[in-house]
Formats: sequence, C-alpha cells, structure tokens
Amino acid sequence: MPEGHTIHRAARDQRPMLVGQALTVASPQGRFHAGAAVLDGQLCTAIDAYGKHLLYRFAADHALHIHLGLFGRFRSSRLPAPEPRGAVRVRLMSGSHVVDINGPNACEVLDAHESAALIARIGPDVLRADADAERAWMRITRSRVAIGQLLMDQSVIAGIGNIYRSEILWRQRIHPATPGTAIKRDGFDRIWADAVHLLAIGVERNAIVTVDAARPSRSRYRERVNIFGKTNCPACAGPIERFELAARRVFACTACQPIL
DNA sequence: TTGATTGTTACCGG
DNA sequence: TCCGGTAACAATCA
Repeated sequence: MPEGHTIHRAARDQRPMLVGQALTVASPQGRFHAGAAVLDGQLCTAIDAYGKHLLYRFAADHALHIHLGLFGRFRSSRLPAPEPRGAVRVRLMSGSHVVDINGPNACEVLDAHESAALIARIGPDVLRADADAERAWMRITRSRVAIGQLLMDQSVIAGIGNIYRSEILWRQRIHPATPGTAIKRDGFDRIWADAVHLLAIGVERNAIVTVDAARPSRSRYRERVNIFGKTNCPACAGPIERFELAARRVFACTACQPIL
C-alpha cells in the first residue's frame, strides 16, 4: 500500500472508506496499542487515545480520528484480506494482517487545529500519565448533578462507560444518585484510583473485569462484574436497584451504597 | 422482525 | 449558564 490512502465507497452508504497500513491490537473502550499506518504516503507516527477517542497521527499534522461509539468494532484477520463485512469505514493493512473498522461513531481526518480542539473538550483520561485529576475534581465538587451522571460525562472525566460507572461506584460504596457537591475529596480520590485500576485491567485483558478474584479467560462474562445486570448484591445478598441515569441503566445496592 | 445496547452530539426549553 | 429531555445515528445479536 505504498501509494498511501485510497478513497473508496463503503458498501452500504456514501461514507468514504480509507485504506492505509497498520499493525494493530484492539482493546476495550476503543483503545489501540502501537501500530503503523500510512495516509497520503505519510507514515503514522503515533496512535494516541484520549478517553474513547483515537487519533492516528501522521506527518503533516494530520490525524485519523476514530471513535467506535456504541456499535463500532475492530475486526482483525490474516491476509489474504477477506471481503469487507458490513459497513467497513476503514481498512488498515500490514504485510500479514488486515484490520477493518466497522460502524464507528466518528471516522474523519483532522488537521492540527481540529485535533487540538477535540483534545481540549475531552476531560482528563484516567489512563493517561498526563491526566489532571484536579480538573475532574473541580467539575464534580461544583456540580449538583448525580455522580453517576458525571462519570458518564466525558468532558468531566474520560474513559469510564456505562458498565464501569456502576461497578466503580459499587466498589467504592457510593450511590450513583449522590450529587457531585456531596462527594468528599476522599471519595473522589477513591473513584479516580479505582477507575485507573479497572481500566488498566481492561486494557490488559481486553475485557471488562471488575471482580478482584476473577479467574483468567476461563471465567464467563457474567462472572467478571459485581453488579451490572445483576439482581442481588454479591456483598450483602440484598436486592440491586436498577434505574435510568444519563439515559442509560445504572445499578446500585441501596444497603451498601447509601445516598449522601 | 423486534428490542436492546460497553456511546456521543445537537437542539430545545426552563 | 446550567441542566434535563428528546431525537438521531450506528451495527449486531438474541
């Protein structure tokens, strides 16, 4: 693919499909590990993740921006490349593998200014070494919005999704309906630290695992979370309440997670 | 065929 | 300005 990217038309609609070169490993939350890609003849110099947003950086200050959204998927296979399945928006190829990106929420080439604007509107990413937790704390402690909703706001804190928010708040014994203003500094610190801990496990295992004692690959998905989708609390055996927050279902144990 | 879903953004009204 | 509510969009599977 030395000639760089080629614009195609995806099978099901008029969105452009890019073809480049890459060596890639998918992981949860849309994060990507190291790779190499070519766009317009330019070599990819880095793949950065900011929360759930991915930036494939190229020379000439351009970046391919990918956000998988709720339905986007990476599909990796060995060469020879199979026929694209479904709505493939990007096809990345190496000498031995092909990675198709299906149905991403965002799929666009950004210039330096646009990339900077994107990063600026995303809150501190718990998995980034340069994350500024104080930014998240200031937003939370000044807001009367429920903590379960604030954790879903990617401009407040980036990286946590719908499953992780229920799991983190249960692990830290904080009810999702607790207003941000009622969260103490210690509570915030524990939320942040647990998010760092759990998301790092997610990257390592390529799965959402929030049960401390979860056995490796053998364990089934249901056994990897404490509370999400469950009816009884694994700690006290009491009933789990389920309600909507930020238009998504959230789970909590009223006994273990008192509302402050 | 229907409904649900590991997500985000835009827009409107209070 | 903040906040809640709604809709739109996306792909796949049970």
